Amino acid sequence: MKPKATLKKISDKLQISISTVSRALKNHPDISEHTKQKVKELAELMDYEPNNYAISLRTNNSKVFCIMVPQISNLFYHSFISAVEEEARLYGFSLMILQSGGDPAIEIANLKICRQNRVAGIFVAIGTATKDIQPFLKMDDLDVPVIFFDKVPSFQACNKVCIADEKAGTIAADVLLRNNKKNILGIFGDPEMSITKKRLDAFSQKIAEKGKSIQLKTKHALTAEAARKIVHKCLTPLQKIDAIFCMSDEILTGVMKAVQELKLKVPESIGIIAHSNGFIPNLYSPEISYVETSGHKLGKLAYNRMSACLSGSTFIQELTVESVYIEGGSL
Amino acid sequence: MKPKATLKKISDKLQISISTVSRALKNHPDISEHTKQKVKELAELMDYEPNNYAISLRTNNSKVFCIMVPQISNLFYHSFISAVEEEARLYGFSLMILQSGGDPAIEIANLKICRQNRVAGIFVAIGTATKDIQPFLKMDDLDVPVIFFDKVPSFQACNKVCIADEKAGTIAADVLLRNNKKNILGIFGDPEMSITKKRLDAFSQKIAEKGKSIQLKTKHALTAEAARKIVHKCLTPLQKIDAIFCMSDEILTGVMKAVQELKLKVPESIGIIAHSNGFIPNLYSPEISYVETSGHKLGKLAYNRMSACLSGSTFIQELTVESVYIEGGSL
DNA sequence: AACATTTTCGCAAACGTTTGCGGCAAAGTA
DNA sequence: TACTTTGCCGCAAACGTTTGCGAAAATGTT
Repeated sequence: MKPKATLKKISDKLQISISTVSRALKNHPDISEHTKQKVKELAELMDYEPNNYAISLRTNNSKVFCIMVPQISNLFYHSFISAVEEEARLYGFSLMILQSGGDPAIEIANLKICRQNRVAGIFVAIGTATKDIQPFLKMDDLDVPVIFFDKVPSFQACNKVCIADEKAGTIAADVLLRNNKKNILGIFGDPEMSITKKRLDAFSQKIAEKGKSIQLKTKHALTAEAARKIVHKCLTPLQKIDAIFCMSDEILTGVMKAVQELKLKVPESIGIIAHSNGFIPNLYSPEISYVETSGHKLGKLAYNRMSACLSGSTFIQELTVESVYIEGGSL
Repeated sequence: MKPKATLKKISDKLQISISTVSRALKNHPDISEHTKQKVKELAELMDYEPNNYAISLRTNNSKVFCIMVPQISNLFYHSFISAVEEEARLYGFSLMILQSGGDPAIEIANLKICRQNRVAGIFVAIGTATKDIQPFLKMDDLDVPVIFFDKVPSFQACNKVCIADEKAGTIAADVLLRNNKKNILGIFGDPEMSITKKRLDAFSQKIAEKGKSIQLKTKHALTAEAARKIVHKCLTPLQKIDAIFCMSDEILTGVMKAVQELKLKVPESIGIIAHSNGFIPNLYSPEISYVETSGHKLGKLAYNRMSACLSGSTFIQELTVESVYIEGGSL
């Protein structure tokens, strides 16, 4: 890009020094109001745009964050990204969004891109295959805060923001119980992810509290297609499943596909509840009841945490956002 | 970010000059193989990462593209973005994705962000409210190529890549005719957008070729909700609509919602066909037949065009990608 | 041996901006 | 009047990298 106006050009025209131009544009107290006004007017007239590369090189400080996700097509990430973008825009930051495809090798390559671009901080949802987060923790040594969100490392001490998984699990189970469901199929995500473990444990525990009168069968699905197959396999005349819990939007799409294929009536023949951001549940009639796991609040929280880290906060925090139940017509 | 290794540190350790280190890492022919090897080994040992800010400042050349879209939740953009990201990654470019919310004022602010970050080029899907594209064309004066895609300016001479709208419209109409649909409701997008005009004209013309035996009613919907209401209004016992064409995924979601609410059987009572990237049609059973308007090929094409512009090509091109019909079970 | 060419480096300037420090003039204080 | 403080600027260096040009040594040619 060929910039048209620089500090030097302004200083030449006004017969003042470059440093004065710089200070005037920054409202530095050492510069007189008269000089400030002249500088600002001319800068505006000349469409002066600061060169962020020069600024970042000089200040060793960039105004770019990276958001790294497995895939941008995951609906949960939309609201997260938009929330972070809103906040970032307020403070003059830009976002670089990098996809990893859930591949650890690409995550490493993405970290390299982050280092080369000297990003100020990284928000990352790791892939399910990511076991070693040392490369991420090393970014902290370079003073680049890393905030994990959604799929976060289970045991390592690191900055994390996530949905309150236990609560989300408990709410869903609670709703099913309140709707007198007796034979429940719970389809959860990747069993190795902490979000899955937490939600499953809370869900099962809540169901178990009701005693032997409630049957719960739990399965795991990593894709919509896997979830679809589980439904075909479990919903046989011998097994009177009366409700299905879907731990994610993706699982919900697979379940709903199977329900339609089996021509089951919702909620008459089968009840459905999901963890969702709301987009998919609203595609169906009656609308699917869901426990909202919106990324929006999470994005705001993650941004706050990032700001704290950039301001010098060095301690590790794991923050959570509560879920809320949104009633549709599927139970 | 606090970099650990710099050219200077390497040059200090090897007792050679900074410029030699730089040239060695770039395989400059003036540097001996012996020196190159020593430099590269030490650079790797020290985890040297070039500082892109310094490079961009010195070379007046950045390796960042901007993709500007109204909203990342639009499914069409996922494949477009992923395609551009794949190509960009191959050539060492990063992507900055900015949302405009379809607001022209935010588009202007985003262009400012692009200038401040000295982006190498911009891929932009403008919002429906954007009338004045002069601010975009001005980026060309700054040697920042702008490639319009999806929602593109109608009349201005500018670089555009889009789906072959006429062909997409014709294919959909052709499919409906081949399935002997006699009473068709066509729901199109914003009537002011060129993609809408082109698809509607081609669609209508194809239907009209069949003579008076085919009834076509066309409507416009800017949201899924508007599409839903149109279906409720048009599908009365007096109006024997036997097929609905949906010009986008968003319109399709509204139409399918209404179809479910009205408890219509697809395809027995009503046929459905849409322009789509495939995600939404696959959520239903039977799957919705669609004319694929995938952003993936478009992304590759857009990237090619961008490369040509960066290599010095100054003439204006409007490039198109053909659509393909994907049969589901909805007709 | 003298001159020309090639190889392989180093110096220094450039990019655009920020910022510490000092200089000078004006105003304030004893 | 002499000294101190304040206001308002400019100089110069810094950031990390690239690159033009020149210098010195080695090699080649007459």
